[in-house]
Amino acid sequence: MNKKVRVRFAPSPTGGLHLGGVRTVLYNYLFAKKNNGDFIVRIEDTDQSRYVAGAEEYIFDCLKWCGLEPDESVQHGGNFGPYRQSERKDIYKKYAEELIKKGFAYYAFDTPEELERMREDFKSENNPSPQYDNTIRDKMINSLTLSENEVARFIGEGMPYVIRIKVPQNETISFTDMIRGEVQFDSSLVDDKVLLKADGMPTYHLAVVVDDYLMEITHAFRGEEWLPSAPVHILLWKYLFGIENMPQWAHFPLILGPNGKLSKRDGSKYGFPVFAMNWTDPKTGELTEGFKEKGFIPEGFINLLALLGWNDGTEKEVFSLEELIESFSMDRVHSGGAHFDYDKAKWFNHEWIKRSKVSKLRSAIKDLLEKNDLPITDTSMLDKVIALVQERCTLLSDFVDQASFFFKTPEEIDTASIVPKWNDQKQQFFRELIRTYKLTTIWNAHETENALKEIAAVHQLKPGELMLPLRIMLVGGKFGPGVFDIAEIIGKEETILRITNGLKKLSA
RNA sequence: GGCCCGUUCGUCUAAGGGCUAGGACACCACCCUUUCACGGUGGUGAUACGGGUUCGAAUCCCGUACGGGCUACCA
Repeated sequence: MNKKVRVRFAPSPTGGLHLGGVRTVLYNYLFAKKNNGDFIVRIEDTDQSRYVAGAEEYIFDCLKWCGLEPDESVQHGGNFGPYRQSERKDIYKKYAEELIKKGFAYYAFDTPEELERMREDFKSENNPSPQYDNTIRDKMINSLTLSENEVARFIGEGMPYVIRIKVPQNETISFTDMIRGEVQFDSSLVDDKVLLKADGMPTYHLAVVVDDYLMEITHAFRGEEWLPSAPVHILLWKYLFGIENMPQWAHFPLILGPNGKLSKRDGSKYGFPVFAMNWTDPKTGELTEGFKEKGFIPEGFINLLALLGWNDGTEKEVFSLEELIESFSMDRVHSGGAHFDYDKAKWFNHEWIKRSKVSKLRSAIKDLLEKNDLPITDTSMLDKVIALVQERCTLLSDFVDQASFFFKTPEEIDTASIVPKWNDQKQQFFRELIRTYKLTTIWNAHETENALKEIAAVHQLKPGELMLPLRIMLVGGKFGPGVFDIAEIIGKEETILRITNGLKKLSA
């Protein structure tokens, strides 16, 4: 009874990894770790027509960036492989045929054109999308309507066929969802889903049940969009492996965009990412920006996803991955869909940038600055800069504006903000400030500030009138941390140079 | 159309029958700050509607409305 907890994330490698996908990974991961279980990633690539080069590797890159490493997968190995369904093709056919022998499935020879015609013929106002179900199947070409000889002959002649589940009539199919409680379906309304396609590959419905069984999955979590096909899967469990062996299910609510279902389009439309990392469609070359490249850090990204549909019942909102593992429980996952709020997402990221150790941020920021033509040679200076400005950076990209001027003398400065109150007296003051700074031997924020105040007093100027000009000379604009902290970090020579430059620009 | 899921401030949510419906984001005001942020204080703002059950309902039940998902040889 005390089986080891095993959960799986089963993505189809067809493109970018969506917000909702990462949250599904996260909840799987948290549940597994909370219960000392294993987290498995299984690649569901049974639709060969949807193969996209690089998509599988991309998914693993995203998981790695998020810090959600699987225990078993194509890349991580394990004793339940292969972990790619296309490599398990032979396994599924056996089970499909077992179902036929038991009378729970049948061969169907209808061509795509015939199916299309069926949908046209039976279409009505009351039933705009007819299904291949118990009311239709005896009007179609399948092993229920054909004689045994005909079936054997068709197969012998190599006629393409699929295997469909034969869904019973008038049964109530129900299960207990860990989030929603009891959910019921009327079997008469469930259609005869294809289990094995004409190319010999299973559909999701067969593969998920077979693999969850063979991989000893104990808890199966997926998005709410799968709820309507649950009765098919329950039937399959009953027919193949016994309902008592079925994993416990939970269907996560959907993540919605500002107007309904969140789509890739919403990203470009509303200016926020939808994918975890940059994704370039290999066919069209179209790039879709990811949270990573937008400037999110993994801690922030994970935190915002975790709280989109779950909370621990207290007012705590900022959680590390370790804290999430500790606090997570499936019954506190919401049943209603959640709208994604980019402002709140940024707030989470800001919280994590603020509280991150400099050493954690260093490498990403160094890369970023260097991409912006700012070679960093002095890492200890970079560390000081990061510590000084991190609280005013919401996204990693904010470090470009907040940190650049430490490493590069401003070329343009906001003289317009100085000029209106500029006069000869102030000019004289700054000349003397330069002379004094040149003679200063101990260079730190305290000393430079004192020097300024003393000289200001001599010139009968208020320090307040001088701070803004000095800031603009050093920084270029009206932003950044304390001016004297900046002076201390950029050093004596550079400070004097920038004041000198500033005076030149003001007298020009 | 049918089936399924859902519905508390604009958004994410707390409150598992008892009451000033709490917090966070965003927004506004003030304080702090010799810039910008951080931080602090306060404010605007919600139980979709209608019936029940109950001494008492955001909470339980029914209906309506609204939103979402599914309805492929895609996952």
